[in-house]
Amino acid sequence: MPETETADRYDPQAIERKWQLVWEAENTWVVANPGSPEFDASKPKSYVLEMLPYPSGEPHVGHLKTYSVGDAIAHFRRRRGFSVVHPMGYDAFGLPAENNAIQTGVHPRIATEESIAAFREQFMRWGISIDWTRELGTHEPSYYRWTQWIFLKLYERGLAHRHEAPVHWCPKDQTVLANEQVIDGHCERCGTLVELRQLEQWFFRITEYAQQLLEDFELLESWPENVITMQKNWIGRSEGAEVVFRCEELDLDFPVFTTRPDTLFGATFFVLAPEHPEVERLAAGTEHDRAVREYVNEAARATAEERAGEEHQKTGVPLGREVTNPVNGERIPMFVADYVLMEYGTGALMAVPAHDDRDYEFAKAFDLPIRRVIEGTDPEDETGGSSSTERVATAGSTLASAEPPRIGDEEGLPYSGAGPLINSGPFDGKHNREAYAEIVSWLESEGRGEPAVNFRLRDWLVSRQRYWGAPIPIVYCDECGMVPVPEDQLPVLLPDIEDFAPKGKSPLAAAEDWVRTECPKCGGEARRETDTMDTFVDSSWYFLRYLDNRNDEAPWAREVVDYWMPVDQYIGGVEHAILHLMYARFFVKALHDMDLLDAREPFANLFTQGMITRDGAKMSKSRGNTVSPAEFTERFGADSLRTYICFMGPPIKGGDWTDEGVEGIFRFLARLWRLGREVVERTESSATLAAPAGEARELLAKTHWAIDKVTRDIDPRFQFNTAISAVMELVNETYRLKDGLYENETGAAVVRFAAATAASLLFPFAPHLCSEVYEWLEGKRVWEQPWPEADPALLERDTYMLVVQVNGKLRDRIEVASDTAESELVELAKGSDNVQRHLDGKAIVKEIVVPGRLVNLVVR
RNA sequence: GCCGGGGUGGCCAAACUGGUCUAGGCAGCGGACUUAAAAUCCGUGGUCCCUUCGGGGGCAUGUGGGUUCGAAUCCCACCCCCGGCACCA
Repeated sequence: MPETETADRYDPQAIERKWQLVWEAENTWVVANPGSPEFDASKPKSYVLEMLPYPSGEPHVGHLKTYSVGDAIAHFRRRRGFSVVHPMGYDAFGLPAENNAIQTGVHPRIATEESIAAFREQFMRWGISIDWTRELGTHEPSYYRWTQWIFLKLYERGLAHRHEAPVHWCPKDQTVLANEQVIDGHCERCGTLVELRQLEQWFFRITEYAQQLLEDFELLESWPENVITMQKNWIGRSEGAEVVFRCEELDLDFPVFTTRPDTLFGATFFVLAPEHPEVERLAAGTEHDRAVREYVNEAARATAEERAGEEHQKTGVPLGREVTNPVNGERIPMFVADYVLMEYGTGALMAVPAHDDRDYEFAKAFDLPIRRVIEGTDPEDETGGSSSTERVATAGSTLASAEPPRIGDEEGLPYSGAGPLINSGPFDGKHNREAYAEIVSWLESEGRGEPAVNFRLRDWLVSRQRYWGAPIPIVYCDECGMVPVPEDQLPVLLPDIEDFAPKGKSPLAAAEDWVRTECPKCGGEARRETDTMDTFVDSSWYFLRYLDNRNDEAPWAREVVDYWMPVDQYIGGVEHAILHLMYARFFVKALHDMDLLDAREPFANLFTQGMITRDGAKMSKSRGNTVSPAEFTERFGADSLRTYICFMGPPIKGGDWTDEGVEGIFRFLARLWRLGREVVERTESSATLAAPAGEARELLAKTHWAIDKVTRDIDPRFQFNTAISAVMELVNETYRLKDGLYENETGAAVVRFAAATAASLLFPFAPHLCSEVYEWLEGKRVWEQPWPEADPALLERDTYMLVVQVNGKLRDRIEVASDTAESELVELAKGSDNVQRHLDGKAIVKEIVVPGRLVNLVVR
């Protein structure tokens, strides 16, 4: 046997190497798919998955946390009788590798594959229980072939389409970005201020699924509430009506979306976004023509930031035209103003200054009429037209404040509450909630409007003018137009090029030989699409490919995917709450609707971990406060590192890294190691656990307490920190009692059982050391043993500490038998000297007895 | 501004359904072992006051109120920190 048998101190490097070799040689974590001869149908399945890493340099502490948490769950589930699939791969396409290539001239594939090797090496070194036969990289042709295949399926279904639209352009990265990748007007990756450009691009119609993406939260088992809320807000569903205002002079109809059709009679002006396509035509030939042009140009130049600036100063110019309000035939003036967004609704709105803050501000600034159409003073009275998202937002804030807020003036305007209508013709006197429906059906019957739902969600822009991504499998032919690449010609391989620098178009455009191709339809000359796909496309289906990664007939076998999906536990950072998680949900829904899989949601349970900081700040190279997991693994071993990460605090929260903390865990693991050594020497493995009493029973009870505590803390709660604390308590208790127990056979057996159980319970966090210690004590492989079960009889205590309070203050503690009757508890409480002192001369007015806990005597 | 999550010893934190506030760890302090140190093992850890040294009492979970026999936990108001969204009609 290896040298670890004779080592005189805990040597993590030797132990970890030993067990990693065992797992590798025996393919311990490999699981077979249904249909294969090794498939084990006797166990229930569990798909445990951590978000796949983007390989850049070496793994950092965030990765260590994700995989430590995920691996603990995977180990725990295996030992609870599940057949666990736990794969790993790399999200290998992407900008950092490409930017590096621009600087160094080294092909991104080289740097990426070096990094993948470093990641793999570290994951092995951490001893994560991965089924490596399922490994994949999204940059491999055998993977992106199927990314392209899915693109074509979406295209066939009309879910991928190309059209011109104003899109976000990052001038630094020289590519377009999806809405989700723009944070406060800045590029998510590099932080550069983005620009708007009018371009023809590929989009996925995620908006088709907006409603389902909202409704299907119901299908999930357990997702963090905040992630669901973030997605709901992002999707931003609003209910209301579309109402058509008509410009008679130019014979133009202007539909608007409103959530408040009940306030239609209060519309006193009409506003278009500066980008609205009709603006130029409207102003042409009027005295305002020039001013409008200037304003529009100014707005185009201004950044999103400037437009939404804190001052909220309302600006705009009149158009010199009027539209007719369909409900009362009134002609109201038109304006252009940048507080109206082209991206939302129709890019035009009816302004109701009396009942909308923004319209009110604008009206004040331009001295426009303000007409109140709803009476009332209670701002909290819910209006009939509030959207579902607004309801989410205001729930819980139903305090009845005495004074309505007076943002505007003495009349309490703008007023956003409910009440009876006034100045509303035939609807006067009706409550606005009632009028809402009537006005909408009236509009409908007149053909001037209809009920409508609006979403904030935009279609997903997937084209990127970059090299290092999956080519979009489309060909342009002068004769046939846009032609999808036939399935049997996939993958469209990424050609090798020399110059990766973006020039406003994809670097692929320079690969002339590659671009020039044959039209699959007519055989004539054609050109390839030179844009590549957003890397979020790659990561939207990788969890399906893991399940059948070697299939070269299809992206996956239906039987296999339907067996394993959905992912039972998904683990990753909360920073993916919107982007990745929503895109993956969309993909699974679209694939489901194409009858390619059963699942409707990819991830049944989601766990989002908090971020680890150091010195209270986010780790970054520029700050110089990064932690190198590789370095700490060298110093303390993977077990210490992984256990420390899980012990810092609840994994859902962040935590501040300290080197001393890792050392503390290392000391604890060494303590368990020494306990194991000592117990092996001092006890016989054959000893039986026969009816222990006294301290032996005490230790046995503590052991069962720890089993119970660790079990409950791991699974439903993800409270790994308290689970580990419980094992520490067990180890401490064993140290305290062991010397008195070695003497007799039963005592020795209990000590041995306690030590083995500590190793067994800590195994999900420190798998190598625990395999070692458990093998010494039990001669078995701990991962093959079922998770221990607590004996309920041993969880019951014979006696407990009765707390005695007088007027709710602690006055004594008395050890009593667990089955003591209530009346006797009171007598015992009254018998306490210290209690007597506090009762002194006073009358007991009440006796509160909580059996198993306390007695409280209320005196006066 | 809105939404979500937080605020407990010197620090990370525990406290499940309202029932002993501070489990476990880090740092500190004391002791044992040692020529000494490291390592290890044991002990001690909110604060103030009284003590015949056995102990006893007051105050303590961001602040101020409330409900309750009893509140870190429930309710109300406020302060601070973190994350997200933000002219969405």
